[in-house]
Amino acid sequence: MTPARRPARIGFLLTQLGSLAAESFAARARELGITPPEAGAMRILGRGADMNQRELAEKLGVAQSRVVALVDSLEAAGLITRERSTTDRRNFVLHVTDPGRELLARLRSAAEAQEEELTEGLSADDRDRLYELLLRLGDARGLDRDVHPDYRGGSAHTDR
Amino acid sequence: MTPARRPARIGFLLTQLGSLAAESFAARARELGITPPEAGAMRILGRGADMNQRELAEKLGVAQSRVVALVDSLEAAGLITRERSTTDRRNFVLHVTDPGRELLARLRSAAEAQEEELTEGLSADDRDRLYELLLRLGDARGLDRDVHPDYRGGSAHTDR
DNA sequence: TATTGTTATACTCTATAACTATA
DNA sequence: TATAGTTATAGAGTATAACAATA
Repeated sequence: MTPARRPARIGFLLTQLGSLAAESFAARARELGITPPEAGAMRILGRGADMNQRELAEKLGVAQSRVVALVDSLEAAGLITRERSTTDRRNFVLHVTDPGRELLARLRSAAEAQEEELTEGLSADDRDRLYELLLRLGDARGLDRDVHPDYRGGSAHTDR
Repeated sequence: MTPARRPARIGFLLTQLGSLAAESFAARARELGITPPEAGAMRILGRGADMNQRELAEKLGVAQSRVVALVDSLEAAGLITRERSTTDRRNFVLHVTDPGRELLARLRSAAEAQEEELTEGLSADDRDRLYELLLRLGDARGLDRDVHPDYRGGSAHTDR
């Protein structure tokens, strides 16, 4: 005899809360003048290793052609530089500028503010517990990509 | 003096895991021949209260014009009927058919299979704890919509 | 006039494939 | 020939606004 069961809703809640989290982050990024995909590109470039556009495309998990527009606007905003490699003139070397580093710092602050807002109702212990559980879920999925892909989870679930 | 702090990553993890959950649900729904938005519409209609397209649009949080195509394909698939109201001939009354109910049952099974897969690495107690924490997060956000909206969380975060 | 549903149109995001320039 | 980057094109998904039928 099976015990009374909790409804299968973790997937649903993750989808819903993930949507909210992504939206709220997008709103904060917008205030800083950039889009979420641009923020993702900045963080990868901000790690320090200069890279070309093909490598960036690979890390972001998007098409190379997509990176062109992304890099165009980051360069126009003065957040990165794009210089021809001296050793292989087919490559552009992407490099974060000082204003770019300032933006990255503001993005980190935005993430902290979001975290605070998101977990407002939870105690410090609850937050730690939640963090740990989510981390285990992520690890089990091998979720270690630099930037998660877009998704179109849409009206996947209902009921509540 | 502030204690060593956990990185602000709950928002990031929710975004990433939410994306995975939405994707895996979409894949399962696809096997059943429907899209996530269609599944959302079916669940709302499946609650039993017959409604018209405007009401469905409101519950789904999408434009009325969007519902036209949605309802077109659900009707073509034989999952719902669409009959003119006898009292106000401007309205269509949407109603789930028997095959539609069968599909809903399969969707529920799919959600359970997904839940099992998603929480594979967690003990039953951990799953209950996670469920409870996510529920509190959702309640605090007033997240009680029938179907969550699409989102474009994109490359919002990176680092891990 | 107001409302339900429909169609026409446009916009956003992104990928695929053809193209240019270097190697 | 092969590769980095670019451009042209197309497709998905959705909203806004104009429109038709009914109230």
